[in-house]
Amino acid sequence: MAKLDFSPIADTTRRAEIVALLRRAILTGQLEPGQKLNELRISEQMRVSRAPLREAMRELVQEGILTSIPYAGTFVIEVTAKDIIDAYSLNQVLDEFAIERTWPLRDQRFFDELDRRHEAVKQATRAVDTTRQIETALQLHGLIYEWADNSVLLETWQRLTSRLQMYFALHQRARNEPVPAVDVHETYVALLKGADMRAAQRHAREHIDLDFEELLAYARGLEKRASKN
Amino acid sequence: MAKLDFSPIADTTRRAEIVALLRRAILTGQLEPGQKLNELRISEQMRVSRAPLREAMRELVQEGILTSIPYAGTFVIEVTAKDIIDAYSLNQVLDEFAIERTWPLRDQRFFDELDRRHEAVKQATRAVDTTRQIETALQLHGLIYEWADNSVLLETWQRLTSRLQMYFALHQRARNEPVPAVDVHETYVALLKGADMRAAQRHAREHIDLDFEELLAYARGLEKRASKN
DNA sequence: TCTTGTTAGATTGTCGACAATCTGCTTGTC
DNA sequence: GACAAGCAGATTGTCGACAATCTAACAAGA
Repeated sequence: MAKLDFSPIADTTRRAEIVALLRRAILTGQLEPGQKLNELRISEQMRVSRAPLREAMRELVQEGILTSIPYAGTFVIEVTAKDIIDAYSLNQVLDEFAIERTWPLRDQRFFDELDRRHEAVKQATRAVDTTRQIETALQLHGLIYEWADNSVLLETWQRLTSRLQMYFALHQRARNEPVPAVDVHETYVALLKGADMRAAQRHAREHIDLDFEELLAYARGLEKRASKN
Repeated sequence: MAKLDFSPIADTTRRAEIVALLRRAILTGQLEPGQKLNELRISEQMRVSRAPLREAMRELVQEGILTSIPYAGTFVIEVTAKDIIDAYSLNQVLDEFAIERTWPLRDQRFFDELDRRHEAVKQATRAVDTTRQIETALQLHGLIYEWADNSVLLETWQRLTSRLQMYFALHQRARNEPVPAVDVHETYVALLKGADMRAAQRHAREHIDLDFEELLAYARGLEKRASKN
Protein backbone atom coordinates (compact mmCIF):
# COMPACT_ATOMS: atom_id res chain seq x y z
CA MET A 1 0.00 0.00 0.00
CA ALA A 2 1.32 3.39 -0.94
CA LYS A 3 2.51 5.45 2.00
CA LEU A 4 0.18 8.38 1.87
CA ASP A 5 -0.38 10.62 4.87
CA PHE A 6 -3.75 12.21 4.43
CA SER A 7 -4.38 15.49 6.13
CA PRO A 8 -7.22 15.37 8.63
CA ILE A 9 -10.51 16.39 7.06
CA ALA A 10 -11.84 19.79 7.91
CA ASP A 11 -13.90 20.39 11.02
CA THR A 12 -17.40 20.52 9.69
CA THR A 13 -19.05 22.09 12.67
CA ARG A 14 -20.45 25.58 12.53
CA ARG A 15 -18.63 26.23 15.77
CA ALA A 16 -15.23 25.73 14.16
CA GLU A 17 -16.08 28.04 11.29
CA ILE A 18 -17.35 30.69 13.67
CA VAL A 19 -14.13 30.46 15.65
CA ALA A 20 -12.13 30.97 12.48
CA LEU A 21 -14.25 33.91 11.38
CA LEU A 22 -14.16 35.65 14.73
CA ARG A 23 -10.46 35.02 15.22
CA ARG A 24 -9.67 36.50 11.86
CA ALA A 25 -11.84 39.54 12.55
CA ILE A 26 -10.06 40.14 15.83
CA LEU A 27 -6.53 39.46 14.65
CA THR A 28 -6.88 41.72 11.64
CA GLY A 29 -8.26 44.48 13.80
CA GLN A 30 -11.73 44.54 12.24
CA LEU A 31 -13.01 44.07 15.74
CA GLU A 32 -11.32 46.68 17.87
CA PRO A 33 -9.92 46.18 21.37
CA GLY A 34 -12.53 46.70 24.04
CA GLN A 35 -15.38 46.27 21.61
CA LYS A 36 -18.35 44.30 22.82
CA LEU A 37 -19.57 41.29 20.89
CA ASN A 38 -23.35 41.29 20.78
CA GLU A 39 -24.45 37.68 20.54
CA LEU A 40 -27.80 38.25 18.92
CA ARG A 41 -26.47 40.62 16.32
CA ILE A 42 -23.52 38.43 15.36
CA SER A 43 -25.58 35.24 15.28
CA GLU A 44 -28.05 36.90 12.93
CA GLN A 45 -25.29 38.19 10.69
CA MET A 46 -23.71 34.74 10.50
CA ARG A 47 -27.08 33.01 10.16
CA VAL A 48 -26.44 30.66 13.07
CA SER A 49 -28.05 30.27 16.45
CA ARG A 50 -26.45 31.60 19.58
CA ALA A 51 -25.42 28.18 20.89
CA PRO A 52 -22.49 27.48 18.56
CA LEU A 53 -21.57 31.16 18.61
CA ARG A 54 -21.34 31.15 22.39
CA GLU A 55 -19.25 27.99 22.36
CA ALA A 56 -16.93 29.60 19.85
CA MET A 57 -16.63 32.66 22.04
CA ARG A 58 -15.72 30.52 25.06
CA GLU A 59 -12.87 29.06 23.04
CA LEU A 60 -11.56 32.48 22.10
CA VAL A 61 -11.82 33.62 25.69
CA GLN A 62 -9.57 30.75 26.69
CA GLU A 63 -7.34 31.56 23.76
CA GLY A 64 -6.77 34.91 25.38
CA ILE A 65 -8.08 37.31 22.75
CA LEU A 66 -11.56 37.73 24.21
CA THR A 67 -12.58 38.39 27.77
CA SER A 68 -15.92 37.63 29.32
CA ILE A 69 -17.83 39.18 32.20
CA PRO A 70 -20.89 37.20 33.34
CA TYR A 71 -24.20 38.85 32.43
CA ALA A 72 -22.32 41.83 31.03
CA GLY A 73 -20.84 40.56 27.80
CA THR A 74 -17.82 39.32 25.92
CA PHE A 75 -15.24 41.84 24.74
CA VAL A 76 -12.15 41.97 22.61
CA ILE A 77 -9.18 42.25 24.97
CA GLU A 78 -7.71 45.65 25.61
CA VAL A 79 -4.13 46.22 24.57
CA THR A 80 -1.79 47.98 26.95
CA ALA A 81 1.89 48.80 26.55
CA LYS A 82 2.61 46.44 29.40
CA ASP A 83 0.85 43.56 27.66
CA ILE A 84 3.03 44.06 24.63
CA ILE A 85 6.19 44.27 26.70
CA ASP A 86 5.20 41.13 28.60
CA ALA A 87 4.41 39.19 25.47
CA TYR A 88 7.59 40.34 23.84
CA SER A 89 9.90 39.48 26.71
CA LEU A 90 8.39 36.03 27.02
CA ASN A 91 8.76 35.63 23.30
CA GLN A 92 12.47 36.29 23.61
CA VAL A 93 12.91 33.52 26.13
CA LEU A 94 10.83 31.09 24.13
CA ASP A 95 12.70 31.92 20.95
CA GLU A 96 16.01 31.04 22.53
CA PHE A 97 14.58 27.78 23.77
CA ALA A 98 12.99 26.93 20.44
CA ILE A 99 16.20 27.59 18.54
CA GLU A 100 18.15 25.46 20.96
CA ARG A 101 15.76 22.55 20.51
CA THR A 102 15.38 22.94 16.78
CA TRP A 103 19.10 23.29 16.14
CA PRO A 104 20.09 19.60 16.14
CA LEU A 105 16.93 18.67 14.24
CA ARG A 106 17.53 20.87 11.22
CA ASP A 107 17.62 18.96 7.97
CA GLN A 108 16.98 19.57 4.29
CA ARG A 109 13.23 19.59 4.78
CA PHE A 110 13.67 22.28 7.42
CA PHE A 111 15.75 24.47 5.12
CA ASP A 112 13.29 24.01 2.28
CA GLU A 113 10.37 24.97 4.46
CA LEU A 114 12.32 27.94 5.77
CA ASP A 115 12.88 29.16 2.21
CA ARG A 116 9.27 28.53 1.30
CA ARG A 117 7.98 30.65 4.15
CA HIS A 118 10.55 33.32 3.54
CA GLU A 119 9.38 33.49 -0.04
CA ALA A 120 5.79 33.87 1.14
CA VAL A 121 6.75 36.89 3.22
CA LYS A 122 8.55 38.48 0.31
CA GLN A 123 5.57 37.90 -1.94
CA ALA A 124 3.16 39.50 0.52
CA THR A 125 5.56 42.40 0.87
CA ARG A 126 5.65 42.91 -2.90
CA ALA A 127 1.86 42.74 -3.05
CA VAL A 128 1.62 45.31 -0.25
CA ASP A 129 -0.86 43.08 1.57
CA THR A 130 -0.07 44.11 5.13
CA THR A 131 -2.37 41.63 6.81
CA ARG A 132 -0.86 38.78 4.90
CA GLN A 133 2.58 40.21 5.51
CA ILE A 134 2.10 39.93 9.26
CA GLU A 135 0.65 36.45 8.91
CA THR A 136 3.48 35.13 6.80
CA ALA A 137 6.16 36.76 8.93
CA LEU A 138 4.76 35.06 12.02
CA GLN A 139 4.57 31.77 10.15
CA LEU A 140 8.19 32.11 9.16
CA HIS A 141 9.04 32.85 12.72
CA GLY A 142 6.93 29.93 13.93
CA LEU A 143 8.91 27.31 12.04
CA ILE A 144 11.44 26.93 14.83
CA TYR A 145 8.55 26.15 17.15
CA GLU A 146 7.03 23.58 14.86
CA TRP A 147 10.41 21.97 14.45
CA ALA A 148 11.40 21.99 18.10
CA ASP A 149 9.47 18.77 18.73
CA ASN A 150 7.80 20.02 21.90
CA SER A 151 4.02 20.10 21.78
CA VAL A 152 3.62 22.21 24.90
CA LEU A 153 6.06 24.78 23.57
CA LEU A 154 4.22 24.87 20.27
CA GLU A 155 0.88 25.41 21.97
CA THR A 156 2.34 28.22 24.03
CA TRP A 157 3.76 29.85 20.95
CA GLN A 158 0.46 29.64 19.13
CA ARG A 159 -1.30 31.42 21.95
CA LEU A 160 1.40 34.06 22.02
CA THR A 161 1.20 34.41 18.25
CA SER A 162 -2.47 35.32 18.39
CA ARG A 163 -1.63 38.28 20.54
CA LEU A 164 1.40 39.33 18.57
CA GLN A 165 -0.58 39.19 15.35
CA MET A 166 -3.26 41.34 16.88
CA TYR A 167 -0.74 43.85 18.16
CA PHE A 168 1.00 44.16 14.83
CA ALA A 169 -2.28 44.44 12.96
CA LEU A 170 -3.44 47.24 15.22
CA HIS A 171 -0.15 48.96 14.77
CA GLN A 172 -0.43 48.72 11.03
CA ARG A 173 -3.95 50.04 10.99
CA ALA A 174 -2.95 52.92 13.20
CA ARG A 175 -0.26 54.25 10.93
CA ASN A 176 -1.47 54.80 7.43
CA GLU A 177 1.88 54.93 5.72
CA PRO A 178 2.84 51.84 3.75
CA VAL A 179 5.22 49.34 5.26
CA PRO A 180 8.86 49.58 4.12
CA ALA A 181 9.46 47.00 1.46
CA VAL A 182 12.87 45.91 2.68
CA ASP A 183 13.42 42.31 3.65
CA VAL A 184 14.23 42.25 7.35
CA HIS A 185 14.26 38.45 7.50
CA GLU A 186 17.23 37.81 5.26
CA THR A 187 19.77 37.64 8.08
CA TYR A 188 17.46 35.61 10.31
CA VAL A 189 17.04 32.94 7.67
CA ALA A 190 20.73 32.89 6.89
CA LEU A 191 21.66 32.45 10.54
CA LEU A 192 19.20 29.60 10.98
CA LYS A 193 20.96 27.85 8.12
CA GLY A 194 24.40 28.55 9.54
CA ALA A 195 26.52 26.83 12.17
CA ASP A 196 26.50 29.35 15.02
CA MET A 197 23.53 28.71 17.26
CA ARG A 198 24.37 31.47 19.71
CA ALA A 199 24.48 33.98 16.89
CA ALA A 200 21.05 32.87 15.72
CA GLN A 201 19.65 33.22 19.21
CA ARG A 202 21.19 36.65 19.61
CA HIS A 203 19.79 37.79 16.30
CA ALA A 204 16.32 36.49 17.07
CA ARG A 205 16.22 39.04 19.85
CA GLU A 206 17.59 41.97 17.95
CA HIS A 207 15.64 41.17 14.83
CA ILE A 208 12.31 41.39 16.58
CA ASP A 209 13.51 44.47 18.38
CA LEU A 210 13.15 46.40 15.17
CA ASP A 211 9.44 45.85 14.80
CA PHE A 212 8.99 45.88 18.51
CA GLU A 213 10.20 49.40 19.02
CA GLU A 214 7.52 50.71 16.72
CA LEU A 215 4.92 48.53 18.32
CA LEU A 216 5.77 49.89 21.72
CA ALA A 217 5.55 53.45 20.53
CA TYR A 218 2.08 52.65 19.25
CA ALA A 219 1.05 51.08 22.55
CA ARG A 220 2.33 54.06 24.51
CA GLY A 221 0.11 56.18 22.33
CA LEU A 222 -2.82 54.01 23.28
CA GLU A 223 -1.98 54.41 26.94
CA LYS A 224 -2.00 58.17 26.70
CA ARG A 225 -5.25 58.21 24.83
CA ALA A 226 -6.80 55.92 27.43
CA SER A 227 -5.61 57.98 30.38
CA LYS A 228 -7.34 61.02 29.01
CA ASN A 229 -10.74 59.34 29.34
CA MET B 1 -13.63 56.95 52.61
CA ALA B 2 -11.86 53.88 53.92
CA LYS B 3 -9.47 52.29 51.46
CA LEU B 4 -10.94 48.86 51.05
CA ASP B 5 -10.16 46.74 48.04
CA PHE B 6 -13.00 44.32 47.60
CA SER B 7 -12.27 41.10 45.82
CA PRO B 8 -14.38 40.56 42.72
CA ILE B 9 -17.55 38.66 43.50
CA ALA B 10 -17.71 35.05 42.49
CA ASP B 11 -18.85 33.99 39.05
CA THR B 12 -22.40 32.92 39.62
CA THR B 13 -22.97 31.17 36.36
CA ARG B 14 -23.59 27.46 36.20
CA ARG B 15 -20.93 27.31 33.53
CA ALA B 16 -18.21 28.52 35.88
CA GLU B 17 -19.20 25.99 38.51
CA ILE B 18 -19.23 23.20 35.98
CA VAL B 19 -15.76 24.19 34.80
CA ALA B 20 -14.50 24.06 38.37
CA LEU B 21 -16.12 20.68 39.02
CA LEU B 22 -14.85 19.11 35.83
CA ARG B 23 -11.37 20.56 36.20
CA ARG B 24 -11.08 19.20 39.68
CA ALA B 25 -12.31 15.77 38.59
CA ILE B 26 -9.72 15.68 35.84
CA LEU B 27 -6.80 17.10 37.79
CA THR B 28 -7.33 14.74 40.68
CA GLY B 29 -7.52 11.79 38.35
CA GLN B 30 -11.15 10.91 39.06
CA LEU B 31 -11.66 11.18 35.35
CA GLU B 32 -9.00 9.06 33.76
CA PRO B 33 -6.96 9.95 30.67
CA GLY B 34 -8.68 8.93 27.47
CA GLN B 35 -12.04 8.66 29.15
CA LYS B 36 -15.01 9.93 27.22
CA LEU B 37 -17.31 12.56 28.73
CA ASN B 38 -20.91 11.72 27.93
CA GLU B 39 -22.78 15.02 27.81
CA LEU B 40 -26.23 13.69 28.60
CA ARG B 41 -25.06 11.58 31.52
CA ILE B 42 -22.98 14.35 33.09
CA SER B 43 -25.64 17.01 32.59
CA GLU B 44 -28.18 14.79 34.33
CA GLN B 45 -25.81 14.07 37.20
CA MET B 46 -25.13 17.78 37.65
CA ARG B 47 -28.79 18.72 37.10
CA VAL B 48 -27.99 21.22 34.39
CA SER B 49 -28.79 21.34 30.73
CA ARG B 50 -26.24 20.49 28.09
CA ALA B 51 -25.71 24.09 26.97
CA PRO B 52 -23.64 25.35 29.93
CA LEU B 53 -21.96 21.96 30.18
CA ARG B 54 -20.84 22.11 26.59
CA GLU B 55 -19.56 25.66 27.02
CA ALA B 56 -17.61 24.54 30.05
CA MET B 57 -16.14 21.67 28.08
CA ARG B 58 -15.03 24.03 25.31
CA GLU B 59 -13.13 26.04 27.89
CA LEU B 60 -11.36 22.97 29.20
CA VAL B 61 -10.51 21.89 25.67
CA GLN B 62 -8.77 25.22 25.15
CA GLU B 63 -7.17 24.85 28.55
CA GLY B 64 -5.52 21.74 27.20
CA ILE B 65 -6.87 19.05 29.51
CA LEU B 66 -9.72 17.88 27.29
CA THR B 67 -9.69 17.10 23.62
CA SER B 68 -12.66 17.14 21.29
CA ILE B 69 -13.44 15.27 18.10
CA PRO B 70 -16.48 16.56 16.19
CA TYR B 71 -19.47 14.22 16.35
CA ALA B 72 -17.37 11.68 18.25
CA GLY B 73 -17.02 13.17 21.69
CA THR B 74 -14.88 14.98 24.19
CA PHE B 75 -12.17 13.08 26.02
CA VAL B 76 -9.71 13.60 28.82
CA ILE B 77 -6.28 14.05 27.22
CA GLU B 78 -3.98 11.08 27.05
CA VAL B 79 -0.71 11.31 28.90
CA THR B 80 2.46 10.19 27.18
CA ALA B 81 6.02 10.21 28.43
CA LYS B 82 6.86 12.75 25.76
CA ASP B 83 4.15 15.11 26.98
CA ILE B 84 5.62 15.05 30.44
CA ILE B 85 9.13 15.60 29.17
CA ASP B 86 7.95 18.47 27.01
CA ALA B 87 6.03 20.11 29.82
CA TYR B 88 8.93 19.65 32.19
CA SER B 89 11.59 21.08 29.90
CA LEU B 90 9.47 24.12 29.15
CA ASN B 91 8.87 24.49 32.84
CA GLN B 92 12.60 24.68 33.45
CA VAL B 93 12.99 27.53 31.03
CA LEU B 94 10.01 29.40 32.42
CA ASP B 95 11.23 28.93 35.97
CA GLU B 96 14.53 30.56 35.18
CA PHE B 97 12.74 33.45 33.55
CA ALA B 98 10.25 33.83 36.39
CA ILE B 99 13.00 33.86 39.02
CA GLU B 100 14.95 36.43 37.05
CA ARG B 101 11.95 38.72 36.84
CA THR B 102 10.79 38.17 40.38
CA TRP B 103 14.23 38.65 41.91
CA PRO B 104 14.36 42.46 42.02
CA LEU B 105 10.70 42.61 43.09
CA ARG B 106 11.05 40.53 46.23
CA ASP B 107 9.93 42.34 49.36
CA GLN B 108 8.58 41.52 52.79
CA ARG B 109 5.16 40.65 51.42
CA PHE B 110 6.81 38.21 49.05
CA PHE B 111 8.71 36.49 51.84
CA ASP B 112 5.60 36.31 54.01
CA GLU B 113 3.56 34.79 51.23
CA LEU B 114 6.38 32.36 50.51
CA ASP B 115 6.34 31.20 54.13
CA ARG B 116 2.57 30.98 54.15
CA ARG B 117 2.50 28.71 51.14
CA HIS B 118 5.38 26.66 52.42
CA GLU B 119 3.46 26.15 55.62
CA ALA B 120 0.42 25.00 53.64
CA VAL B 121 2.49 22.33 51.92
CA LYS B 122 3.87 21.09 55.22
CA GLN B 123 0.40 20.94 56.69
CA ALA B 124 -0.96 18.91 53.77
CA THR B 125 2.05 16.64 54.09
CA ARG B 126 1.36 16.03 57.77
CA ALA B 127 -2.29 15.36 57.03
CA VAL B 128 -1.28 12.87 54.32
CA ASP B 129 -3.68 14.54 51.91
CA THR B 130 -1.88 13.78 48.66
CA THR B 131 -4.21 15.74 46.42
CA ARG B 132 -3.87 18.82 48.57
CA GLN B 133 -0.15 18.20 48.83
CA ILE B 134 0.21 18.47 45.06
CA GLU B 135 -2.01 21.53 44.96
CA THR B 136 -0.12 23.39 47.65
CA ALA B 137 3.28 22.46 46.25
CA LEU B 138 2.30 23.88 42.87
CA GLN B 139 0.94 26.99 44.54
CA LEU B 140 4.21 27.44 46.36
CA HIS B 141 6.03 27.01 43.12
CA GLY B 142 3.67 29.40 41.37
CA LEU B 143 4.50 32.34 43.59
CA ILE B 144 7.47 33.35 41.47
CA TYR B 145 5.12 33.52 38.52
CA GLU B 146 2.56 35.63 40.30
CA TRP B 147 5.31 37.95 41.45
CA ALA B 148 7.12 38.23 38.13
CA ASP B 149 4.72 40.96 37.00
CA ASN B 150 4.19 39.46 33.56
CA SER B 151 0.60 38.53 32.79
CA VAL B 152 1.41 36.47 29.73
CA LEU B 153 3.98 34.47 31.66
CA LEU B 154 1.49 33.88 34.45
CA GLU B 155 -1.16 32.65 32.01
CA THR B 156 1.32 30.30 30.43
CA TRP B 157 2.31 28.94 33.81
CA GLN B 158 -1.29 28.36 34.80
CA ARG B 159 -1.91 26.32 31.69
CA LEU B 160 1.24 24.34 32.31
CA THR B 161 0.25 23.85 35.94
CA SER B 162 -2.99 22.16 34.97
CA ARG B 163 -1.04 19.53 33.17
CA LEU B 164 1.59 19.12 35.82
CA GLN B 165 -1.05 18.73 38.49
CA MET B 166 -2.77 16.08 36.44
CA TYR B 167 0.48 14.22 35.86
CA PHE B 168 1.42 14.23 39.51
CA ALA B 169 -2.07 13.16 40.57
CA LEU B 170 -2.01 10.25 38.17
CA HIS B 171 1.38 9.28 39.42
CA GLN B 172 0.18 9.36 43.00
CA ARG B 173 -2.88 7.28 42.23
CA ALA B 174 -0.76 4.74 40.42
CA ARG B 175 1.54 4.02 43.28
CA ASN B 176 -0.31 3.13 46.43
CA GLU B 177 2.49 3.73 48.88
CA PRO B 178 2.24 6.91 50.92
CA VAL B 179 4.33 9.90 49.95
CA PRO B 180 7.54 10.43 51.91
CA ALA B 181 6.91 13.04 54.55
CA VAL B 182 10.19 14.88 54.13
CA ASP B 183 10.14 18.52 53.23
CA VAL B 184 11.75 18.88 49.83
CA HIS B 185 10.97 22.57 49.58
CA GLU B 186 13.12 23.81 52.46
CA THR B 187 16.13 24.60 50.30
CA TYR B 188 14.03 26.13 47.54
CA VAL B 189 12.40 28.58 49.92
CA ALA B 190 15.73 29.42 51.56
CA LEU B 191 17.37 30.14 48.21
CA LEU B 192 14.51 32.40 47.12
CA LYS B 193 15.11 34.41 50.27
CA GLY B 194 18.87 34.53 49.69
CA ALA B 195 21.09 36.75 47.60
CA ASP B 196 22.33 34.37 44.92
CA MET B 197 19.89 34.39 42.02
CA ARG B 198 21.86 31.95 39.90
CA ALA B 199 21.87 29.45 42.74
CA ALA B 200 18.10 29.73 43.04
CA GLN B 201 17.68 29.18 39.32
CA ARG B 202 19.97 26.18 39.39
CA HIS B 203 18.15 24.67 42.32
CA ALA B 204 14.75 25.19 40.72
CA ARG B 205 15.87 22.76 38.07
CA GLU B 206 17.36 20.16 40.33
CA HIS B 207 14.58 20.42 42.86
CA ILE B 208 11.90 19.49 40.39
CA ASP B 209 14.15 16.83 39.02
CA LEU B 210 13.50 14.76 42.10
CA ASP B 211 9.78 14.45 41.58
CA PHE B 212 10.20 14.43 37.86
CA GLU B 213 12.27 11.27 37.72
CA GLU B 214 9.48 9.34 39.36
CA LEU B 215 6.90 10.94 37.14
CA LEU B 216 8.82 9.90 34.07
CA ALA B 217 9.11 6.34 35.25
CA TYR B 218 5.36 6.31 35.67
CA ALA B 219 4.79 7.71 32.20
CA ARG B 220 7.12 5.14 30.67
CA GLY B 221 4.97 2.52 32.32
CA LEU B 222 1.94 4.00 30.64
CA GLU B 223 3.68 3.89 27.29
CA LYS B 224 4.44 0.22 27.61
CA ARG B 225 0.92 -0.61 28.65
CA ALA B 226 -0.44 1.36 25.71
CA SER B 227 1.83 -0.29 23.18
CA LYS B 228 0.56 -3.71 24.18
CA ASN B 229 -2.97 -2.84 23.03
C1' DT C 1 -29.34 69.13 43.85
C1' DC C 2 -28.21 64.82 45.22
C1' DT C 3 -29.50 60.36 46.42
C1' DT C 4 -32.38 56.36 46.29
C1' DG C 5 -36.04 53.31 44.47
C1' DT C 6 -38.50 51.68 40.44
C1' DT C 7 -39.27 50.13 36.00
C1' DA C 8 -38.76 49.05 30.98
C1' DG C 9 -35.74 47.45 27.63
C1' DA C 10 -31.93 44.97 26.15
C1' DT C 11 -28.67 41.26 26.71
C1' DT C 12 -26.78 37.16 28.61
C1' DG C 13 -27.57 32.48 30.69
C1' DT C 14 -30.15 28.25 30.50
C1' DC C 15 -33.41 24.93 28.91
C1' DG C 16 -35.79 21.29 26.20
C1' DA C 17 -36.46 19.60 21.54
C1' DC C 18 -34.99 18.55 16.94
C1' DA C 19 -31.42 17.61 13.25
C1' DA C 20 -27.07 15.60 11.82
C1' DT C 21 -23.77 12.23 12.43
C1' DC C 22 -21.55 8.14 14.11
C1' DT C 23 -21.36 3.16 15.66
C1' DG C 24 -22.47 -1.43 15.78
C1' DC C 25 -25.57 -4.88 14.50
C1' DT C 26 -28.34 -7.28 11.28
C1' DT C 27 -29.43 -8.84 6.87
C1' DG C 28 -28.73 -10.32 2.37
C1' DT C 29 -25.70 -11.76 -1.29
C1' DC C 30 -21.81 -14.07 -3.26
C1' DG D 1 -17.70 -17.69 5.81
C1' DA D 2 -16.62 -12.95 3.95
C1' DC D 3 -18.26 -8.73 2.75
C1' DA D 4 -21.21 -4.80 1.66
C1' DA D 5 -25.73 -2.39 2.41
C1' DG D 6 -28.84 -0.80 5.34
C1' DC D 7 -31.10 -0.08 9.59
C1' DA D 8 -31.66 1.19 14.77
C1' DG D 9 -29.89 3.26 18.72
C1' DA D 10 -27.05 6.42 20.91
C1' DT D 11 -24.57 10.74 20.96
C1' DT D 12 -23.20 15.18 19.39
C1' DG D 13 -24.46 19.63 17.04
C1' DT D 14 -27.87 23.21 16.49
C1' DC D 15 -32.06 25.71 17.16
C1' DG D 16 -35.74 28.74 19.14
C1' DA D 17 -37.86 30.13 23.43
C1' DC D 18 -37.80 31.33 28.23
C1' DA D 19 -35.51 32.88 32.69
C1' DA D 20 -32.12 35.66 35.09
C1' DT D 21 -29.55 39.62 35.17
C1' DC D 22 -27.84 44.08 33.96
C1' DT D 23 -28.26 49.03 32.35
C1' DA D 24 -30.09 53.32 31.89
C1' DA D 25 -33.79 56.37 32.27
C1' DC D 26 -37.12 58.28 35.21
C1' DA D 27 -39.64 59.48 39.48
C1' DA D 28 -39.82 60.41 44.47
C1' DG D 29 -38.02 62.09 48.60
C1' DA D 30 -34.53 64.40 51.71
